[in-house]
Amino acid sequence: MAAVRHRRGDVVAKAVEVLDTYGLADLTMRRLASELDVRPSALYHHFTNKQYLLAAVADELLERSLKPVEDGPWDARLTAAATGLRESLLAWRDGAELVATVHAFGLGAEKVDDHVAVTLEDSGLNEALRRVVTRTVLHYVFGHATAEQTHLQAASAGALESGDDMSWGAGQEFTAGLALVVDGVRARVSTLA
Amino acid sequence: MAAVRHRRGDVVAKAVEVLDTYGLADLTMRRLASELDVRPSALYHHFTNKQYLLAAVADELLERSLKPVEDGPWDARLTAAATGLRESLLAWRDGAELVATVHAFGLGAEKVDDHVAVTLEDSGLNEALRRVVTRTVLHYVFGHATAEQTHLQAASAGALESGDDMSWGAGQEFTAGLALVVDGVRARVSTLA
DNA sequence: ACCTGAACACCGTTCAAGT
DNA sequence: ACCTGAACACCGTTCAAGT
Repeated sequence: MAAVRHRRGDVVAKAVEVLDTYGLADLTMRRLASELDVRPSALYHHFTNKQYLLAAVADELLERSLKPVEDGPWDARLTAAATGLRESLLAWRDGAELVATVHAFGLGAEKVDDHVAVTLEDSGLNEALRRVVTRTVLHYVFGHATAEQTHLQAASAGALESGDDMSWGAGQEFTAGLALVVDGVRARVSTLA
Repeated sequence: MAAVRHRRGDVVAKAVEVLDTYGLADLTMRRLASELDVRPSALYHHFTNKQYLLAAVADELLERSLKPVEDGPWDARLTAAATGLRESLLAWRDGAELVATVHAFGLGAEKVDDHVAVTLEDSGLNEALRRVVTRTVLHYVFGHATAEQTHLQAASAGALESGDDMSWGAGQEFTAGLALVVDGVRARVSTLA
């Protein structure tokens, strides 16, 4: 049969397409292979296993959608970093779950750490504290976005019980919780002044 | 063959055992069935699908390990609730991931909301804010515990690169990040006085 | 460098039928 | 009430071999 012949980048691009169209559960090696008109085993020429493929997909999503944070005071930048990351994750079907998993596994998505960490550079906090803040914010963003996206998909498929949707809207909920964390950071920064 | 005949509770108990011994990836319907000396299809008499089984397992874990928070000022209680939840999740193999997933899907683990929420009852915060705080703390605990547990299993299996382990220890990291959030809450409570 | 063919060892779920 | 038997439609991964 006509050997289609792809490069690693083609495979990642198609994987992003499959993810965004059909969801993470349908992003299987076999499904991806068939979309590329190739046998499943061919994928193992490009990636040692599925985890590495997913890591590459997560990195690609972030590369495409995560914008650098603009200048300003540290608290505005920290808030913008968290908000921008959330929007970036929500921009892709199952983006939050994918990036959070890859990040937790330590195979990719390392750029999100920097994305948040750089906003604290002129906060006056020491490095250990900056790391704690960075991780706390990341856990919050990942947790909130994953729950939001999971909840949405659970509602769209299957029984969508209204009344369970927060009267606020998830965006305002997110902002309010984030402000809580930023205030906690501010309490530490102000003791340095 | 000798029909073994189990009740729903037996199935859940065995599932907890399989989870804690072999991990979430090995908690399959087929594996569980074989441990119970039963055909896979028999499980569908007790649970409509795997999601519901997992929800029951998550509830069972929490039932067995999550202790109520002792009396005291609201901030000490909030801290204790979060710390107790973290310890409860870490007490079981893949406990954090399982409970977080079930919770996000809304099929179980609802008791964790109350576990945290009750500590805020005499904080003076209004209900909307108490909900924000509760969710923020839950996201933080789930995120931190899942990352910690995933990282541990990634390190135990496969390449364990040292130097990547935080110089603090995960417990102190957790405590420091939690204090951040609690300080953020305190900033709101103090404006009420 | 990239792919096929064929296999291995698995999954979740359904459903008619048995006791 | 609880289980079997048999099937359906899938998984990830390996590996020798082809071009």
